[in-house]
Amino acid sequence: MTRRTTPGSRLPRAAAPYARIKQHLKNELSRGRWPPGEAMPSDAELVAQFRVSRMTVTRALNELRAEGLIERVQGVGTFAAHLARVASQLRIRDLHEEILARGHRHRARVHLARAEAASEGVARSLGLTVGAQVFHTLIVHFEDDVALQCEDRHVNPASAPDYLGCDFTRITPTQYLLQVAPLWEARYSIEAALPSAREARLLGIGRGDPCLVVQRRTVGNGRPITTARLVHPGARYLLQGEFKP
Amino acid sequence: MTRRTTPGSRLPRAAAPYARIKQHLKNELSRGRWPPGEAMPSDAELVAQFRVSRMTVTRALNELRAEGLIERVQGVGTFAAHLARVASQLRIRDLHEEILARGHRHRARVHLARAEAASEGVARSLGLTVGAQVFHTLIVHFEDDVALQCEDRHVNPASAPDYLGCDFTRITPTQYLLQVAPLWEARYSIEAALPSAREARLLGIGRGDPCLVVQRRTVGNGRPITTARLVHPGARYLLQGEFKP
DNA sequence: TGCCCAGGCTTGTCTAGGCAAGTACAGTGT
DNA sequence: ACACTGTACTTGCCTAGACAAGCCTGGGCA
Repeated sequence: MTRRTTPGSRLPRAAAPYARIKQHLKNELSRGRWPPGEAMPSDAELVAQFRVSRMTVTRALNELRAEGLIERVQGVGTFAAHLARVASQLRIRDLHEEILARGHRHRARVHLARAEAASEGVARSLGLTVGAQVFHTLIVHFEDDVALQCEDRHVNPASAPDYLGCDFTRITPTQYLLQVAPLWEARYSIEAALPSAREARLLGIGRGDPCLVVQRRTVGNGRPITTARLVHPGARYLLQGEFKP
Repeated sequence: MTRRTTPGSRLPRAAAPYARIKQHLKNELSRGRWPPGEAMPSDAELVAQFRVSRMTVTRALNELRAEGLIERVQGVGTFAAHLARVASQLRIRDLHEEILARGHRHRARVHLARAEAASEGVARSLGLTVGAQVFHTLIVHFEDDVALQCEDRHVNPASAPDYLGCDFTRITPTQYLLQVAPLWEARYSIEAALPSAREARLLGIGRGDPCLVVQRRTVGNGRPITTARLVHPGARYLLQGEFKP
């Protein structure tokens, strides 16, 4: 069979068959045909219905599975997914980019940048021995002169030996570390808490003002890279995200 | 060319060629070959290197792109992605499942479940007119008798007419709504804030205790379904997530 | 009755080739 | 100096067919 092209027509563009199949199944799913767990048409049926080769159907279905909308079981069939499992994926943007995207100016003030001996907690989370050398920075980030984040970070010297040589008023530690050691795994936790006395002072808020605290630990190539405690004044900061299949 | 099978060998299983190509490129990327934005091998080069057909290479590369690790531009080439953009995905699990996963018991107390006239704010976020009927529930969720979440929810009657007929001590509103109206888009915001007087009383905490507040708005089939304000005591709740390419 | 096994279904993966469409660049003509 | 054109290279998408491997069921046998 040969490719069916739309000859002289000036239509925007015929959607690719695999995309049409995908969209069709998405529409039917959103209309509630095939409730979660129910069997959907097999590859062979879709091949017959859309008059395409099986590779094309396979591509559409594999992408839907990657998006979490369907499940496929070899030897059994294709099923509508239980959406609850996939219902929430939140994207956290880099603070620097976020400020720039709002059209504002980003400024950083470095309060601390030195090598220290690792305390027990730091040593454990970075996979070092207690007392080993570790880099420690404390930086406050401003959006148009409003303090937005207090970044308390420890870095494994083995992963970024030149970390302290950086000018953190020009590049954020996150950006630098991404260049030096490509990020390969990260764990987050987000909680609401009160700031420490020092954090309250650096951020210019009261000790009773609630803060959003993000703790992040990244590991690359099996070696811990950095841990960070990011404290944001609750009144000035909002994490936003969206989920769209 | 025919398929190369591993005949009688009892090895676990030979990895599929597309998976091997994917893994190889991931490894090289994590080692810092091809810094962000740099050109990577073309399809043709990978075909020659791995002795596979182009479809196989295409599949590997398309999946890497779907994961955000590479970028491809028609007519130009394949490039290592700027990882900062993808650096943070957070998954939020359903509270009920989360509690069960910890091996604890989930209990809900319904403080309010009735139809009301929509206030201005509620009407706007649900796409209704002011004064139109809207369902309102206020439920506190407990993990082994410890209050973990105060859920203040408004529901569009057009999306879930039988919402109030539900027994929310047996099924969470989220689960019910997912059954009735397949979730199709959601927006979140997360912030730290102080609880209202009523929320503090219901959760059994002080008015000065910081809380993690999640606001969620879901839309299905172009029609708003529900908005929810989820208040968690900061001392008892932690959002966790991880990112792994 | 209970067990085993052979079909017949499903999805998983691959091949070898093809045309379409976007880009970059060198060469040509004005 | 500038605009155009052809060519080579890239990714995007597709086909027709094949074999592999997992699952289920019904028929035959002990």
